[in-house]
Amino acid sequence: MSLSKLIGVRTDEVQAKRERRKEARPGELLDAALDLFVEKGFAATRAEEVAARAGVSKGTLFLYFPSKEELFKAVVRENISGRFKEWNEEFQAFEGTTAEMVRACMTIWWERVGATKASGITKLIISEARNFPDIAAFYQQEVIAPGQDLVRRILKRGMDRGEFRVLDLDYATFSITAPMVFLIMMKHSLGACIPQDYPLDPQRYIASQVDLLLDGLQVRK
Amino acid sequence: MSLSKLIGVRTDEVQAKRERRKEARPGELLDAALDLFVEKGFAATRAEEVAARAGVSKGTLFLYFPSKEELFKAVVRENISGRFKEWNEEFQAFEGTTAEMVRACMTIWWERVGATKASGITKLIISEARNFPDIAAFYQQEVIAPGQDLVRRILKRGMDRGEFRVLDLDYATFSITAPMVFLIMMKHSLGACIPQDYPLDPQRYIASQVDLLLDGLQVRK
Amino acid sequence: MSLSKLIGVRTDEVQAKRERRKEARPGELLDAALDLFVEKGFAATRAEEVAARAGVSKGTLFLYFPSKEELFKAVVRENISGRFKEWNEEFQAFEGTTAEMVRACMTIWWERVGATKASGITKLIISEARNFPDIAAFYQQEVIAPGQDLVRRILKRGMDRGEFRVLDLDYATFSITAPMVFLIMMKHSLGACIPQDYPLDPQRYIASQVDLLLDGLQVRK
Amino acid sequence: MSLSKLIGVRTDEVQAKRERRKEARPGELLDAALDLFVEKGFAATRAEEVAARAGVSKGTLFLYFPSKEELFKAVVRENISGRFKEWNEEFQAFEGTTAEMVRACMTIWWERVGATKASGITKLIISEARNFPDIAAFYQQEVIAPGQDLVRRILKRGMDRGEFRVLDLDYATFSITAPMVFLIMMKHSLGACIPQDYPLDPQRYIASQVDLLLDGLQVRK
DNA sequence: TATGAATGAGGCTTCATTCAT
DNA sequence: CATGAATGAAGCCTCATTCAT
Repeated sequence: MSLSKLIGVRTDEVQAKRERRKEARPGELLDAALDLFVEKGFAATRAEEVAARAGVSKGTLFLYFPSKEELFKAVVRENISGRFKEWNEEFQAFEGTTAEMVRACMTIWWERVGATKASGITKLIISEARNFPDIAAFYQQEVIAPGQDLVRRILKRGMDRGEFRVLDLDYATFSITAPMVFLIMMKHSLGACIPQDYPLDPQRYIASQVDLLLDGLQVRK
Repeated sequence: MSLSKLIGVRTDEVQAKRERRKEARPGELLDAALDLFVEKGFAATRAEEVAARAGVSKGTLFLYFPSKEELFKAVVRENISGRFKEWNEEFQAFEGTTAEMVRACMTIWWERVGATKASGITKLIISEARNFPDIAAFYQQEVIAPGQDLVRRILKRGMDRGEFRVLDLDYATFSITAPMVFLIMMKHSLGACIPQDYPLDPQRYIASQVDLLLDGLQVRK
Repeated sequence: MSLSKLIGVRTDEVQAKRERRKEARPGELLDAALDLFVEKGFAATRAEEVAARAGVSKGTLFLYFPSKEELFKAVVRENISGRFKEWNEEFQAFEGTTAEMVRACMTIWWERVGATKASGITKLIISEARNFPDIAAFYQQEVIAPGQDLVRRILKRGMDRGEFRVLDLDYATFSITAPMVFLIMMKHSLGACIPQDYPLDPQRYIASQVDLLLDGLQVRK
Repeated sequence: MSLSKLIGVRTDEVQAKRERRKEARPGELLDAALDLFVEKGFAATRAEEVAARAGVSKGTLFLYFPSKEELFKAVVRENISGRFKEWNEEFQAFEGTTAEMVRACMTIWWERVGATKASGITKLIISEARNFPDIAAFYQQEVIAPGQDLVRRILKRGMDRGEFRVLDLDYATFSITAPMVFLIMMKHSLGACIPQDYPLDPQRYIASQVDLLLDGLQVRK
């Protein structure tokens, strides 16, 4: 193997690495920022700390995001993947009972969103909404509304198939979304800072919620 | 007998008046601070703004509270009412069905807490918990645990009286508390900054929650 | 004399001093800023340095001027006293020949403006005009145009009285203003940093300018 | 004979081409830098902008100039033409009256310097002199002094030939140079940023200046 | 007790300069 | 030679806190 080839390979590798880093930079910064914003809130998170956690210097952060606020917005956008279409299709193809769908919906949501770092976004937005009304509106349109729609469609299926009672769909959806949002909020607030005093097992929590949601508190006569 | 007491009536009156003013000041400051902390979060709230809203000068704020952090803690302490004993008694004396109790519990809670400014405390603590772990622990002990207990007792009554099914009491309580916390969070975040995009009528919300909670989604066979 | 009187006096004095300082603050800051802006330009002048020269801390500067740019604008406004009206009246009442008026105009201008710190403003604006177009426009309207008008009126008087030749008034005014502006520019640039290499005696300079301006270079036949 | 010379023609050619490019780069950078320094001043001009305007990357700028300050000095050095010897000769050979010489002097100066980009140097140096005293001294020696000398020689010719009055030569020179410097300053400051408010036709300006300079304001008896 | 002027540590952001490729 | 990603010192500005009155 020729020297040039060797040099070439080395250069290629290093260059690749460099380019990978360059490409990866924004992602690394967004990851670090998500962690810190969720942990401390927007104002209490220092730009330098985000940079440090991403392994770069203060200046580099501003090479990719023109301001801390833009970084915040990018973090939100980055973590709001419109996976609702995909989920819609999954549920469209679902063959079981609607009760099973509801259980699946909440369980899968926990696995794919609730348990992941992305769930921090919800906590973040609810906490900071009033300081970032445009972000809040954006989130409402991109996440909440589609989420409500998806849930609404499930409930409607239940009604249409005679499985569920006649429901006030506009508000019944909250019976599914509220427990999930609550779980996330707790996970990222009390659950994160005083776990010993606030034990909350997600699986058991969701099981209990689904169970009561489907059959209610009262005994069936 | 204290020295001040010995000095006589006139002094007492003056002192009383002085103390009344002195006592009033912190209250006005705490009110103003609660509003602003709820609205903007701890970090984004400026001490000067709190003072201005309370109608005093910046210096006066620090006369009553040695630091912004102490002000925050005082706000929380002041607004955490231990009204659970009183409520306990109310529910102890309750004569109707447990289903009625659940409905009453959530309705009354909304009237007495959810709809008032005090509800901001919950939002505040959940948002800032990780920056104030001791506050979080304090709140857990003073509010959350007693609240869960109260709810738990209601659910247990239902079980004991054969009205409710056999429940996992540790988690079933969340089916009552989670919807209430969710409502508060929304009221103070999205509901406050984008009301047009996020319509949420508390009465209808609670009605729907109670209804589903008691009877479940599924039709009764 | 009673103690309270003594205390009163002392308090009065200190208070007076304090208030004098409070009132004087902006003036002291503007003075310091004028010096530094003239000496180093806008960008190279550090806010902290201005504060230090005025004997206050960095923060105090921003108590009186919301930004460095506003400080700059205030410096300009502060030093542009519209003394043109007063001068106009002086010249209206002038009884001598118009040649004497021209000489008086330039001499008095030097004494009242050119020789003072205020002349630095002209240097400042000409140097920074392109970075502050609004300031430039403001200065044009407030200072330059009225100045040209005043000079124009003098020249017209000379023409009307048959003392001066027929002149292109729009441009002849520059024969009076240009030498003055030049003198200021030099005083605050080369004259300030290399005085030994650039000796320029203002009196002799003005005398020479007036002399030539009135009679021209060429011998009279 | 140098090594490069010994290597042969081909190398020479390549080297020449390389050097031509190498030589050209700094020129483009200096041009861009002159424009920007004149327009915004030294401090407000960003290295990256200079590079961008010259069509190279930021790094390349620092390949040719070790620092922004050195770039500034190079800009000045590059644009200070010592064309006075040449002009001296032109004027030595001049055959007309000295009045014609004065007119020619100012007209030609405008064409060859005032109207060109090179005039920016004067504005630049006067604006930045106090931040670059060595540059100021350099400019004084290389440009101002020779310029004054040239003008002085013209005036002396007028005196010697009995065309001009007896003059204070040290200061009479300013009657020629001041209007030119003034014109340049205005062109690059107010004239550049508020042209609509500050109309100044160079030709007419110079004509007026020369006219008055030669014959004075006053009517000849 | 109340004021509000003053402080200065600390955070965001810019940009000249470096250096690996 | 040329690039442009990365750096970090330095500057503007904010705001909790102090203190003389």
